[in-house]
Amino acid sequence: MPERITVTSALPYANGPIHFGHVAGAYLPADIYVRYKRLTGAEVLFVCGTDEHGAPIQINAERAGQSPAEFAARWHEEIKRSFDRLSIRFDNFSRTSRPIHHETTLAFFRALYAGGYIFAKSEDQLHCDHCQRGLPDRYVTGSCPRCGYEAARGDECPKCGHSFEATELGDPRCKTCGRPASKRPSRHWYLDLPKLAPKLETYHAERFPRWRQNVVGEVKKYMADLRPRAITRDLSWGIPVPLEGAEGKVFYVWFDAPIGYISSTREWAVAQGDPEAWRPWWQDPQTKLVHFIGKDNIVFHALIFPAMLLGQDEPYILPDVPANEFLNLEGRKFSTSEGWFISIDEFVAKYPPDTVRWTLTRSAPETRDSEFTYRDFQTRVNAELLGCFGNFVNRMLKFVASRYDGVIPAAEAPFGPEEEAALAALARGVEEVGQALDGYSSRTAAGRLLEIGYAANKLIEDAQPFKRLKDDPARAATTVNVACRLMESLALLLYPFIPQTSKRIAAQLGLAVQDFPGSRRWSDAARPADPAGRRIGKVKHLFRRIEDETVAAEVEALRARAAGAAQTASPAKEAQSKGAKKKKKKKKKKDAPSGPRAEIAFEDFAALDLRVARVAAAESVPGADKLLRLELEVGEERRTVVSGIKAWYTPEDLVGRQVIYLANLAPRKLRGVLSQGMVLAATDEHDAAVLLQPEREVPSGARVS
RNA sequence: GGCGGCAUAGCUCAGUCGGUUAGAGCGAAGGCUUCAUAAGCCUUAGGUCACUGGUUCGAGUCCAGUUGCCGCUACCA
Repeated sequence: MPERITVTSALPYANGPIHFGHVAGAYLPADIYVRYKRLTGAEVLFVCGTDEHGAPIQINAERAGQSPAEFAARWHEEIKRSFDRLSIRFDNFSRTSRPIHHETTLAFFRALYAGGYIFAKSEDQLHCDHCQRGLPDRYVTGSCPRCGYEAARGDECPKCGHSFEATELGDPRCKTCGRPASKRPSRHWYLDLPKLAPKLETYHAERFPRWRQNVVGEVKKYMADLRPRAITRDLSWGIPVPLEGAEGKVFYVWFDAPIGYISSTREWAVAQGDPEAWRPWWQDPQTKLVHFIGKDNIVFHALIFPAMLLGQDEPYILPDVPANEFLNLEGRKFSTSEGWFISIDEFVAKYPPDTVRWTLTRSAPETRDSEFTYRDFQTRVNAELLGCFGNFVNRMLKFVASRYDGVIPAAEAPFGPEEEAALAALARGVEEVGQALDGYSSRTAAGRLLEIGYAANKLIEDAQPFKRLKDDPARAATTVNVACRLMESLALLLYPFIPQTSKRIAAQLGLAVQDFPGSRRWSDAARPADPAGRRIGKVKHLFRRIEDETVAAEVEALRARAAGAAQTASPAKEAQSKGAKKKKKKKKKKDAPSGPRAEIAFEDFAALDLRVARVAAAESVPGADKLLRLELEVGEERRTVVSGIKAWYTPEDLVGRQVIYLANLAPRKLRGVLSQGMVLAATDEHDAAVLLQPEREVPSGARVS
């Protein structure tokens, strides 16, 4: 019986486009694995879909004036198209907003509930009567229970660093409207992970030896302090919790998202005309289940979801979790908001998808974070795809076309040492590439593949058919014949990685493309058939060179786009990303005031138009955690400035006070609000922003120099 | 703050159970070749294995600490 494997890739969140990092970490490795396994004769089902629930989608949809469903639908289509363009082919690509997913999730929940793995607990939660909603930690401010600092956040105090529950805050206020928040009991449901711990331990003990370091480490850490985890939240967009007293509550997205793999499989089964056909893919103990994900998702896939599966009353199989690290872009993290990203659509319009697939595979972040650079892309295309594979195919086929009238010659002489060496390298390569892929390392596999290419080029180099053509035509024909065998094997082996190119090689070799790879098996590649007498197809270059100027232009374009986004007000900017915040946090510990900067000329300083301004109005920017929108009165003028100081200042604190304002900074949109300059602030020993103000009142608009 | 992962040549990365002289590709330097898209093949140079200490006959590898990068720790997904 053929091996049966269920493969999933992390469900992309339908809140924006996917980028190269996602592709390299979760989708491409899975697609390669699936194609490879099919070639080995395994039955494989590859499912995915968009994750469409949760607050971010609800909020962004509101901002876009759409319903969450409409909003998510747009991104679902967009994401689907991106996959399509990269030749990433799922057997089914579903949506968590579909009824079949809701049904599946409810059934899953009921089984857990009936099994006693779910319990309810009431806890006080802060509520804003004015905004009429419950307040998550970061929407609350109040005084620190330890040091009394007045502008403490909902989870910790920026002044003394103490962390606590939001309900411990003194005088809690809603950050959005500034009004006092009240305590209300709120009931939530929890997944009883400790109860499932023994089963989890058995599962982990069996898998750990084969799993990657990063996965084992994460899981061990989490298991050491296993606690029940809330699976519900107060929100309207999501799957309603089907219990008495759970009105207005939905499942927290992490609960329903992984179930999406199962509902996507069920959807596939329905489309096959057999609604029960999903079961073998999830419940047959002989089936292998593999989740391809990024490192941010390890605990959910290697621990929480398995716990949910173990808590079912049906015999679910448990997954392998090859988690990848993250891919960076030209030395920085991908960031859509900072303009630091590559649009997949644009990229694929310029460069063939196979070049992307190859580059991302060769630089895949399997054991540590890795990087995509245009320079690296150029090398992979010019030196590897073109120089190694493309050159071999082209030089040999052109040779066949010009010297053998387009018909592959028979091996008229016995194989010499060169031919034997090449075939041995091929056999070894087939073995090694397969092993690497079985171990979920497409990156290593691609490296081995390249070695087969080197061996192929070396065959021609060593056996020199173009010279022997005159003095030893029989041997020349043998070399060409063997080279063509290698080429067909190479086409087959390349199929999982660069399927379009694989088919083009097959076509040029004179094989029927519709039937490639057809019924060929991976193992066939080790002993290729004799192609003697076959007429080859039209010979064309497989790849186009990428010139230095192109690389320079691409990098330039990327920097230019990011440059507009980069120059923000310093407090606002540093508060923008979690990463930046952490970085700053650590820096601060070492050398509190950052080191001196390079000397500048007086003119450089004079270029700054610094003014005293009065805050006329202040309000928080909707949907932003850290931003306040300030109306500044600068002499006669009014200016709008967005500043990332919400964690430390409430709107009431600010109105009426004077600040120092940098007036001629290029305007920049933050969270949809145009910020015309920045207000200056110092950073205190607790990393909190402290606004600067004149030592005594001066007329607003006064110059600062 | 707590925790996990990572740090090896100019660049991108291999390095098994601790074992001789730490490997590959790109880039650089030199050579060969002209069938092939300035593609191919050969050769050479290039390393204080982040740092400090420890265990050991022996450490890139094991242990502790330090530094840096990334991630997790939320009603963030």
